[in-house]
Amino acid sequence: VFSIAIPPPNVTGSIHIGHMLEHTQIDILVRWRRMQGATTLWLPGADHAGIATQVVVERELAKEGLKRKDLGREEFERRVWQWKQTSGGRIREQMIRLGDSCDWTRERFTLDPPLYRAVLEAFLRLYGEGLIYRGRYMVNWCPRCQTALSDLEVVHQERGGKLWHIRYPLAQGAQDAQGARGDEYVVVATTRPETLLGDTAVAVHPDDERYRALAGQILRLPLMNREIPIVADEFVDREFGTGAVKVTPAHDPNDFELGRRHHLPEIDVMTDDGRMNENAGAYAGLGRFEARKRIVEDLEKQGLLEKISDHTHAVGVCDRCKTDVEPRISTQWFCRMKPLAEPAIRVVREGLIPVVPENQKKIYLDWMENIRDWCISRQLWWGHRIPIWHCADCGAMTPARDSQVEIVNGRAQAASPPEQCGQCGGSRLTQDPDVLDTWFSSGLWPFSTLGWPDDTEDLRRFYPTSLLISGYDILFFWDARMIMLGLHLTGGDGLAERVPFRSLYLHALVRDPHGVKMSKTRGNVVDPLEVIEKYGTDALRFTLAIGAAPGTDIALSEERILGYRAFANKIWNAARFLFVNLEKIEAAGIAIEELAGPGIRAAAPYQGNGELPLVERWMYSRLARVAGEIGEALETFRFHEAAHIVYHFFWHEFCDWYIEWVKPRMAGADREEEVATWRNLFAIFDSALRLLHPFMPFLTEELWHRLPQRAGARSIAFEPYPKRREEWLDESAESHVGRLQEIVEAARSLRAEGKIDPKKKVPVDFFTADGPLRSLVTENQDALLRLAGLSALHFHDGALEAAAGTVRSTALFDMRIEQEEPTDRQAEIARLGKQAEGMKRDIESKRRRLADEAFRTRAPEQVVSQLQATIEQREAEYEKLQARLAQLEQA
RNA sequence: GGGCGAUUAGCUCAGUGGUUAGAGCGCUCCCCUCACACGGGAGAGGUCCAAGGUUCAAGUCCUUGAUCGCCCACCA
Repeated sequence: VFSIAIPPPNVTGSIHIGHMLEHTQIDILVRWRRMQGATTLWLPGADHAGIATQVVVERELAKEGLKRKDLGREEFERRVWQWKQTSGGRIREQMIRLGDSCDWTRERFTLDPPLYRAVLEAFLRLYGEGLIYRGRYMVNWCPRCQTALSDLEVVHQERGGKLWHIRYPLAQGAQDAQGARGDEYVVVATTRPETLLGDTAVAVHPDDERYRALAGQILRLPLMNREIPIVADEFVDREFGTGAVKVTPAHDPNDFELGRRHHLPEIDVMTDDGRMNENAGAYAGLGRFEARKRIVEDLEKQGLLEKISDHTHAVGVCDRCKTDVEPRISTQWFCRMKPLAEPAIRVVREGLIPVVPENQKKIYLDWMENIRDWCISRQLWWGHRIPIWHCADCGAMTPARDSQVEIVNGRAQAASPPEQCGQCGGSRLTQDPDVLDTWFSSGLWPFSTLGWPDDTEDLRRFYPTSLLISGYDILFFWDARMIMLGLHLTGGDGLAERVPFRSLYLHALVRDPHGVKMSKTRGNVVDPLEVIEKYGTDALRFTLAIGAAPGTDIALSEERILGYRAFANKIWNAARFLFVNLEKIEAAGIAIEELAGPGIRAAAPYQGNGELPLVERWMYSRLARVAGEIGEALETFRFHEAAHIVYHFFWHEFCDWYIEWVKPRMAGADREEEVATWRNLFAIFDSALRLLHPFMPFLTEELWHRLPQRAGARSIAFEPYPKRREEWLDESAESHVGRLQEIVEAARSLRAEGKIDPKKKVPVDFFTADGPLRSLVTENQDALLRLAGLSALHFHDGALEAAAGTVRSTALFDMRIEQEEPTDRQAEIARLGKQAEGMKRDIESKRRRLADEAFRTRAPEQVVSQLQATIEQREAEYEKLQARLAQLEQA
């Protein structure tokens, strides 16, 4: 079984290039596993994406001049559903265009009734266990979205700001106890003067000499005329600012803690939408930034502004709408994290969930170990409503009786509200208005989609899922929460049975050609559908796959995609070549089934008369080896390596060498040899298509259907993936073909150097003392002459004789083309001289290493002997080079 | 303030201590040879950021530094 749950895209969004990368990788693995015979499940679906969606719809409404509150909750939700219908369908269409081979019968949406039920079940269980609680604490508040946010939804932006130094006068009667400076006021420094209105103390460090006399004294808060104490607290950093801090417990997380330690009043001076409220005195009604301005002006007028200095600091903004977040005291729902984190740390630390790339493991563990409680309530309308009822009489909270869900007006809601207050028995109950953080339901995704909390067949078969592939940017948001919630909620016996996925692969991000992050504001986003229109899905998939080295982001350029479109084209043309020639054979009375039928392909290889020819032995050996290498690469998520291997195999081995090599045997040879050649060609071609299929599903599917298939065969996607067949491995064939390739390349190189007319076939002299090489060449002379464009190859024993012509030498042989017109002698001398020089340096350094006693005794014997052999070989080459240079210089 | 990553050919990037460090694109030269010019063939191009160190052996491991990028973070 190989199962994978899709990282659900936001339902109101569309598939972007990052999804495309993710889907390509998932799909490659799913198709590959399927072809290996696994029962595969790639479960598709979408996320309701609470804030993100609500922000999008609110923007739409704004175009009509409407706010969500104008519509009311029900009508607003109806609008969002409308939106969801259209864009959800679009995502599905896009995924089909990408070739995603998911199981559409199991498509899920986080707001589907069964998934809402899972959310209720999870909430009620955690609530019952005391892991979910409600309380009044400092939270991150987005004044635009008007909801609380979790810590993760706040992103920090470095900003150059100001530090205002403000004088807080000592109250009457406190002036006797002046500080070391003898001032009548204490100066505090702040980046947010508007919070002054809610100050309820000033804090100093208990050991700070400057303020020792002042601790416990009273100050008069400027503008508000309120008396506030000076408290001593070790939290204060004596080095920063003036060493005295204004304390605003209702608008700063540190001040909140400090305030609770010192039992200070908490005065909230703002409204939900970020304006000053009635506690702000004269400033009530002003926006917070306007208030800041006015307050600074007023302080200045009153001579209370000592100075303004520049100060760079990180400002928290809402991840979704980029509005400055306001730390604020608010009654919210929280999920206790420490008990959930503990097993989640264990499964990763102990390798029960391996993390790739490995450095992400440390990042995960660091975060988990310092985890803080999770604010899970949102003051939104789009999401899963919290299944808790509040009693109007006594204020107590009563949960839903169970997690059942019913559908009312087409929407899911809790079916079992409490009948009466659990505390006082009252019946005036209202459901909590808040909804849950989107990531709460996402955290249940791997099992909620399979039917949890019911003990379904799907759940038993597919859970734990095999793998999670996600971007590293949502490691904390999503991956970590799935691990915590999966371990806590699902029912397996051990941790290994409860993990939501058995391994975690974090893919890179796609960037523009210059490595810059894509964003709408930069205008450098790439629309996958546009690229697909232009270059084809397969080309884009291949580009993404071959660029996807674990841990490195991908710079996506059109040129690159163009290159892989060329590859797709190459495959197409290779196929065309086979099929066009096949027609000729068919005309001669051989049926295609005889050459390319499924049974025929399966029984490969084929020998013609006698033994399997060398090049076929080589090709099958390469095929087996490459299949093995691709498998190993995919096992370890090295998509780039797998793609590179298959690319090289198809283009440079199958097309450039194999097809070219056997061309003459495809027609005109004797019948038996011809048939064998064709059968081998098709068998290899078919295997190559199967190797390529996970990467390029469309092209391979199309071509595969042009081969004869057994009755009922539906798709290449269900054919077996080629394996490393040990019986095909043939090292001697590989090294022999390697030798012949060297000779062909040497000859071609000679021709190019000698500027020989490409159409003209020329004879060469071939010098070698190596008997086996000579017979290898003799046995393969026809192919060799043809591939190298030679008319004849004349053997000579031993070393090259001094003679004119263009020469190419290796340790094993020398090759010479006779030339009437001598080549540019000076250029040749320069070229060879340079080559000789490099070679000399290399030989010297190797000799030195070999002479080193430490090396000879400590390095493995194999390395030593290998080095010795290399030196000998290189020396032989070097001598030849020198001899050749001498010849040239004499001439 | 903590942490992570990167720095290798003109560009974008691979490289799992051990031959002469690779790929794609780009570049140069030749070729429209009957599958493919989105092609074929032949080439040029690299002090692997710097300095130390470990090792018989370092692009690869360690330390320090430089530059760039990212993540996390309640110092006003």
